[in-house]
Amino acid sequence: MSWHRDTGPGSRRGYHHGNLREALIKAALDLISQKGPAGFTFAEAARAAGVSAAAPYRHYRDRDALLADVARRGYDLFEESLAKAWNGGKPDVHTAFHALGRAYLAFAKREPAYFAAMFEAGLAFDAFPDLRDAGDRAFAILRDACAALIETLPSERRPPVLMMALHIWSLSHGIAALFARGDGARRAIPMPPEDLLEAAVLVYFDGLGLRAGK
Amino acid sequence: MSWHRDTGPGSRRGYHHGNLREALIKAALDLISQKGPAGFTFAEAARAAGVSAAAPYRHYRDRDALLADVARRGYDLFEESLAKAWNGGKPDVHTAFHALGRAYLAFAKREPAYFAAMFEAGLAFDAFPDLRDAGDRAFAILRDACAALIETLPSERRPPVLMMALHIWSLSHGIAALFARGDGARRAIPMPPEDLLEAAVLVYFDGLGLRAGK
DNA sequence: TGTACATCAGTGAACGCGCGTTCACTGATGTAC
DNA sequence: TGTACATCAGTGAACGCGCGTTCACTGATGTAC
Repeated sequence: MSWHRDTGPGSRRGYHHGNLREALIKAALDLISQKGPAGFTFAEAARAAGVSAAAPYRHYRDRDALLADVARRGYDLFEESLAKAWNGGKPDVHTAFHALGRAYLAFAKREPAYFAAMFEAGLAFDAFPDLRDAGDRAFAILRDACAALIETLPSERRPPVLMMALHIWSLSHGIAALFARGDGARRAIPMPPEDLLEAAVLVYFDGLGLRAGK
Repeated sequence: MSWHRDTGPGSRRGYHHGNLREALIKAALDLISQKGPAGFTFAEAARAAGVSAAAPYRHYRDRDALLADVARRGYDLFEESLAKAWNGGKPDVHTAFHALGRAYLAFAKREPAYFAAMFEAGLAFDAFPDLRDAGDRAFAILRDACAALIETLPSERRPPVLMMALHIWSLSHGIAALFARGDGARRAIPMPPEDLLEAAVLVYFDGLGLRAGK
């Protein structure tokens, strides 16, 4: 039990919030979940955080800056999820690769608010360089995984790593955005999106001559 | 030259607009282009159409109804583009199929506002059944094209049509949404998205044993 | 250990603004006879 | 062909509301000595 800076529910907080940045992020995610990236306002986020409407200006220049920070953190979490699923290619590269694909879909399903902020909020990368960098780091996991798979091929039949990584990213992203997302824009299909992705990857691998060598 | 109901620029229009529905759609598209689906308001669309703020209520229940109508028309145009590219499988199914893929990307590039309204406006399909139907009609073009390709395979090696169509849709959509879109959210890659898609489709076809039989 | 001071991170009142929506109205159009 | 009338598709004024933003302020915290 803590005496100072009690942050539990129902606790008295003093004049200073103590963790307003995090509270704003959380509020933004809740609002995006409920109403999409369009339907969240600076003022409402402040209210949800239990703070005056002027307080967020101590932390963010404006609404878009907060939205971009949400997206950046989303990319960081995304990278973490992907890295954990890939797990350095263990126990073997094919198993790990399919886990990576499932992790992509699981993120879209589990975190539709982050997903929308990252991919559908219309944030221009040019205005938020951090965002592009964070996105690139997440993509790097996927690219490294492709590189590891490609290394199992004889050198004369190796496709370009970047091409393969972009193919897998596009495929995963398409399935995630259309069929796996955890919000009202999901389209219903008569099979689990995870199975759809796995089947597509297997066909694609066959096309590359990349069989799980069992 | 027409004397009545002159709709050309600079023409005098009377008390009645004559074509407000279309004008509102056009205004909405312009605003979505500039600021994304989030940044368009009923009032601003009315202003752009040169009409009082109350006028749109004669045609649409609210902002979302207008947005949904934009999306529906987008699906109709999309269907038309895809059907034209596929062209009934002429001159041959492989050529026509790649034209179909390019048409998907071309739509995302040429009509980012429609694309955003259709796929990223967060409209729930349950609230707008017309939208789902229009989307299904567009998808049907792609499914029929896949069916035609599958028929070129010996019957014992034919994949399920729906699965293949969903794979191709996901792949095309992923590339369109990430790399081919015509707005600020496009990610830069060192190759034309059309080439990326064509390469992916060829690998996928190889995986199915579907070679362009030349 | 205490005190003075700088800095930080909030408050709350105020403002202008544009949006969504309603309302009684009115000009334009179409149609019955 | 003309007239009366119903309907349609606009107007414009009005309203309440919440947002974004600024401002002088103040309570809390950290630190130098």
